[in-house]
Amino acid sequence: MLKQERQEYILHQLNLHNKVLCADLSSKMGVSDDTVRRDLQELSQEGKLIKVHGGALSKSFHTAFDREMVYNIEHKNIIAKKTASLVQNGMYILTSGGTSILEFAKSLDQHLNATFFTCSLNAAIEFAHHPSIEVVMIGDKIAKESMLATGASAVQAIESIQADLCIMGINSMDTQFGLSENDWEVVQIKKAMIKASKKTICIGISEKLNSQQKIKVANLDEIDILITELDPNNPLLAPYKQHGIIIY
Amino acid sequence: MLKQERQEYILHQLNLHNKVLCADLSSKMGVSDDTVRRDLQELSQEGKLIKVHGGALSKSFHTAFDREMVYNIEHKNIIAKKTASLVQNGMYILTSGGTSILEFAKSLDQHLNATFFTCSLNAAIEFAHHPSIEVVMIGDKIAKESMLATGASAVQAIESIQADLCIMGINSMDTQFGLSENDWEVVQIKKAMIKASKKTICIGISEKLNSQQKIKVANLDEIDILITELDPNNPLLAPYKQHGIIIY
DNA sequence: TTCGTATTTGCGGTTTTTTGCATAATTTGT
DNA sequence: ACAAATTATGCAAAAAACCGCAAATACGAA
Repeated sequence: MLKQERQEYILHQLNLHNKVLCADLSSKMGVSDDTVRRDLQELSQEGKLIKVHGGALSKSFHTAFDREMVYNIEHKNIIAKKTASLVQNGMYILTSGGTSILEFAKSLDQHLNATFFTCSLNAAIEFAHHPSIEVVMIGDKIAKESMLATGASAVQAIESIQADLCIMGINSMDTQFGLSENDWEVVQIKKAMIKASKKTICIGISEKLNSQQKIKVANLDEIDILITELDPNNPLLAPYKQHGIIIY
Repeated sequence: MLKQERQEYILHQLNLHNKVLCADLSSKMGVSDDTVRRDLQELSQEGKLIKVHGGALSKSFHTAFDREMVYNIEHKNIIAKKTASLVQNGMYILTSGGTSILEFAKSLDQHLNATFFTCSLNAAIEFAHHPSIEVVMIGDKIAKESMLATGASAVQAIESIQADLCIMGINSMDTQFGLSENDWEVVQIKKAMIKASKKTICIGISEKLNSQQKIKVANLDEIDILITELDPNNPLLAPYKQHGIIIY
């Protein structure tokens, strides 16, 4: 077994199990413990894993989240405020989940009098913290990665609503494919939400723009408003403006 | 299990329960008490937890030191463990909300394979943290005080379920009036849940016993099992035993 | 090809780390 | 203050890491 082969195998195992043991690896790959150790050492120096006594741990689990999170929070705050300015008393609003939506929920006026429908557990909790907001949770089987209720029953429930606004977190968006996602169940929910609303607002940090994922949620012409942390005149947003989307 | 793995597990448990016991950890992780102690010592030196006789406390929790809180949490932990022992793989379980239920959710075995239905946003989130548990959120209008979905649609959804178990947090219970609550909407939900389950388990700290509130949820004969922090032979529980309720 | 060089790998011996156990000391609840 | 539980300490065995070296292998140039 070649060195590169071994190292790829190690990283693969690490992705699968978040942990590898020296002894396991050496017997599986038919090389000595020393060789495995040397491989781990190299990979560790390249920052691809965390070497510990007896094996190695996946890096993603321990570090990944915090730093990037904090960085983006400022952007999400800008987005939240812009979005909140579009909401008016008495509105019926459908929302998806995601961190942008959560920030939006937090920054809503305490005296706002609106009704929010959502499939997201976390979003429902945030909305419910506001004294005068009415919250309707749309229930169904919970998708663990997104903490979203998904399934036929949820789609049906959404179909029975006629909302003024749909506020949707962006995962990926570009001018060709439109709005896209990777999770089939979530896509069904989002499609239903857009259909059930008079206007659709997409919100998300600009990083999400000009990228696409596997499954289409909506064409650009189904989207009315796009909100990012950028200034509306930023050239990055121009192509979307040309598709008739209003930028805030 | 690797050292770092253990330590991450300990911190994780600490986030969940705000408290860990040496003995618990050593048996869960399959190592000796000494090893756990050494881990705790290291983590304590790194300032990641507060080591105390018998285990360790979460650092955040120690700052907000509320005597009564701590007592109740311990009681709820006892209740949670007793309750968890009644849950078996493959079961369909309806649960209400409340802090007792949340503690119960946290203390479930990571490998448990069951389906939980709940109207409580917080409970749904806790259940969803377990990798092999399936969670179905029953949606409807959210009652803010309890973070519970209530309403006709939720009741209907519950009526379409035939569950093995209903695990219900107690608000008030006495031998005359049975199980009672103050919120009409919540009562409707609880009644529906009891009706939709083969067995009903009531859980709560003993303070809730021998008190009553305005609206009846169920008579004692509709309740199969009662779980409190007390020993099953405690005289306080005798009258309930006489009504044919099994005490754990 | 063939040679020389550089890299990689395995092995023996040594050192370090980790872990569990026995025993003594300490803490806790009653 | 006493019994039970928890912790500290020293120690020993096992596992893992380290070190140096030599054999094996790869690679490029003559």
